[in-house]
Amino acid sequence: MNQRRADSIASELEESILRGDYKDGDRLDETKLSVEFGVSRTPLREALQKLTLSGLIEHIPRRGVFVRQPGPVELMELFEMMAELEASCGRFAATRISEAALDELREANTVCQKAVENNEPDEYFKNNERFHRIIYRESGNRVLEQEAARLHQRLRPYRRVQLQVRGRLPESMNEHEQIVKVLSDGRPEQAANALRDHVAVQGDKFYHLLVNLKETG
Amino acid sequence: MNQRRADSIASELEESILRGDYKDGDRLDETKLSVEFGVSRTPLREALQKLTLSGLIEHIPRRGVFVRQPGPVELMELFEMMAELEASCGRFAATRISEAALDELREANTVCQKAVENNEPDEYFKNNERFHRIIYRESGNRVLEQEAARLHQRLRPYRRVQLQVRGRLPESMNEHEQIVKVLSDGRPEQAANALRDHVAVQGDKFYHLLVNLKETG
DNA sequence: TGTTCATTTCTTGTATACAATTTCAAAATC
DNA sequence: GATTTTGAAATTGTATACAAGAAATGAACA
Repeated sequence: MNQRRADSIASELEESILRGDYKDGDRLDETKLSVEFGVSRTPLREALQKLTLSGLIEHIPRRGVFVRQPGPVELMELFEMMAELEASCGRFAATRISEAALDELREANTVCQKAVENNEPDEYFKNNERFHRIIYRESGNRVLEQEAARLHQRLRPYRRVQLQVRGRLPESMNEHEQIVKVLSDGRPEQAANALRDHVAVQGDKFYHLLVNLKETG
Repeated sequence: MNQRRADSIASELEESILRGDYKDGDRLDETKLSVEFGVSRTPLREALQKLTLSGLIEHIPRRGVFVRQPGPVELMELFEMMAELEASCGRFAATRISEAALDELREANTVCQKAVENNEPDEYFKNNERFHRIIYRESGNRVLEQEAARLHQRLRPYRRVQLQVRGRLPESMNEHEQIVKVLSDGRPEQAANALRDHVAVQGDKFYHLLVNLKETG
């Protein structure tokens, strides 16, 4: 890992944290990291600041930075907020979405469906993300779009776990199709509700997985 | 302006930008600012980074940082998103709010009402903010609360303008009372709609002011 | 043995020095 | 006269040096 610039350091660290390389409360040593990345402390500190703002680490003055892995409560809150943001995107998209975008959604669903049949989780995951990003975009509100995308990104590792819930994928596909339907019918309230439920279910499934994990592990 | 630390520099600059001291596209000179604040470039750059993350300035590599004052379109988008966030807070608060918090809301409204009668815009403004912050808090979702508060803060200067719209204050007070009512009745959908409309109106009023300003100015 | 205080070490925060890139302007070329 | 080229000045990005504050170690004392 030699001679990366400040920006790429930030995203590399972000990946690393999201991947789970660090535990909650772990301290990130500026000096250590700077030699690991082969840069001085200055650009490294800038990278850490970026991560602070995205909530992945906590900075305590004169003490250092500590990784903040969200606990069950915060995770549920994150999913809950994601559900609300998606609902808002859906509400706007219902009246603003273009025909071309509707076709894009349908195509993403088709690819997803095939991925389910062929048992290709990566392909499914990728096009599932694509599906949701299209809706964010078609909200016609750049600010909302960006915020939704940011949270979407933050929840990515946890969404992934959900793929392992038996029977969830076909169910999820049905929901997607229902979402496209109400969007193409131009019904804001239904679109909002469909998307809210769709994401909320993800949160619930994840929560149950968490609980089971704790009980059995 | 002597010897402030990095954190306070950030908030001071933030205030300054929100106050309108800089125009859209203005470049912020690191060296100049560092002597103004009486610090070296290192902490000043950290301050600028923070502002970048909150969207107030844009950082172009090797070119510098530039102030990003939102234009009419982005402002409408910001208000639109604020309306959605408040609606979400209201939806959750309707089922989660405590009796004590309801009393707090009523009290904030009482003070607001008095402020309207005595023509004290500052007092009105302060307690209006208090009203909304209580609702954020009572959403029972810390993540949502923080995000709402952040956007609320960002829109503060524009909300202020709205005070000058004739007849808006009494109208706004009525809406507040209606909001408390549906919250205390525990009706999520109504609470969401009431809050969404309440904020959306603010956006509309502001937009009309903007248009008038451009036509007459 | 346990507690408190002082000293040392380590880490973060800030200043300064240097390197790399861009911008601006003037000179050269067509 | 317009356009390209080249070089100087200015500005950002990075490294290093220094200052200030926290943690840790150990000695003195109860």
